Amino acid sequence: MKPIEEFRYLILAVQREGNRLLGAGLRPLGLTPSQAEVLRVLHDHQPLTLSALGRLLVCETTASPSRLVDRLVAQGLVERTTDPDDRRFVTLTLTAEGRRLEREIVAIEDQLYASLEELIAGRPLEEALALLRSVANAFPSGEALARRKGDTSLAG
Amino acid sequence: MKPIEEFRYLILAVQREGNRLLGAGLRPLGLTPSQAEVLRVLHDHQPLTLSALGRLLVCETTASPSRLVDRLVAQGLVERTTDPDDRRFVTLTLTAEGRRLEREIVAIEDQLYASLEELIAGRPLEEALALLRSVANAFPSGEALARRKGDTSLAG
DNA sequence: CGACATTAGATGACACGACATCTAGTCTCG
DNA sequence: CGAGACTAGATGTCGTGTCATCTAATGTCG
Repeated sequence: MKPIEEFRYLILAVQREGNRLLGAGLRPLGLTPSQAEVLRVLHDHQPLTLSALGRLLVCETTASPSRLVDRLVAQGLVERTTDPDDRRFVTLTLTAEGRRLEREIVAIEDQLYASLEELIAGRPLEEALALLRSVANAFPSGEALARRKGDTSLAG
Repeated sequence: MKPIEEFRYLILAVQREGNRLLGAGLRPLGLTPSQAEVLRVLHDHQPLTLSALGRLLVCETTASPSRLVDRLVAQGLVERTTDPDDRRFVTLTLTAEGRRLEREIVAIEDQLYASLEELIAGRPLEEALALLRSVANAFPSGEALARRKGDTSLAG
């Protein structure tokens, strides 16, 4: 097996298993990993339109995340209002309950990160990050991540 | 953003975009990346039962890949026969058409790998592989990959 | 032999993720 | 103003991926 082939399957395996772990952690909240990402991004960047949200998400690279947001609205975590100035646009903000769950998500993610760091066990992370960045930045979802890293002006 | 958090999202971004690229390459064959993985594994390890196949797949970690195989059977690429000695077991083998498509898949994957290597642009891969392995090997799908790497006895 | 556990696989339900298409609001320009 | 282009978002479809449950075949043990 070629190294680059092993690379592809390792990426797949790590993504899958990490997602399963996170999904298990989030289940008590009634949230999926994708929904949690939306709440995190909204917390740091709200208010956002649907397409602006899409540009900041790593999941859901192509279309606008209408249906992902649908379920959060149905659960009362996100408020969706039509922009009165241009009624094509939708404005998304967290509800009080959404803000509350966002804080719980942070705690659950931190547990996942602790588990991951234990598995990595002191191996240097920076080289791997540089390599992954060089691949990811060639694509929209990688750019989304770079955008989120760079802009913390509305965070906290 | 913590390094380990960036790590998680980079993994997600790379996996997604890689999958999209591969999906686009496979579309002319009428196959998805998961279906292609099944054909590759069957080519190297057939005959396999459904659960033995599942243990070698990186995609589909939990249950047995019944429905994934269903579509390949429907497309005439895989033959599914009931084991006469123990009728709970199903034996999977490639059809002639399945073997033909498997060779095309290899060519398409090689194109993907060439693109990836171009993006990586000479960065050392081995450290990243070691780090990813240390995470993946803690999980079933990582073990599946290790199993496939180690056992090439039936390959070629 | 017969009740019961065990096992392989199938199936139902639900949420994505990707692609394509559709709808509706706005803009452009005659 | 009005036809057509453009844009944001919604929606239909399909194939996963995960969890839970179900069915059917086999093994176990009285």
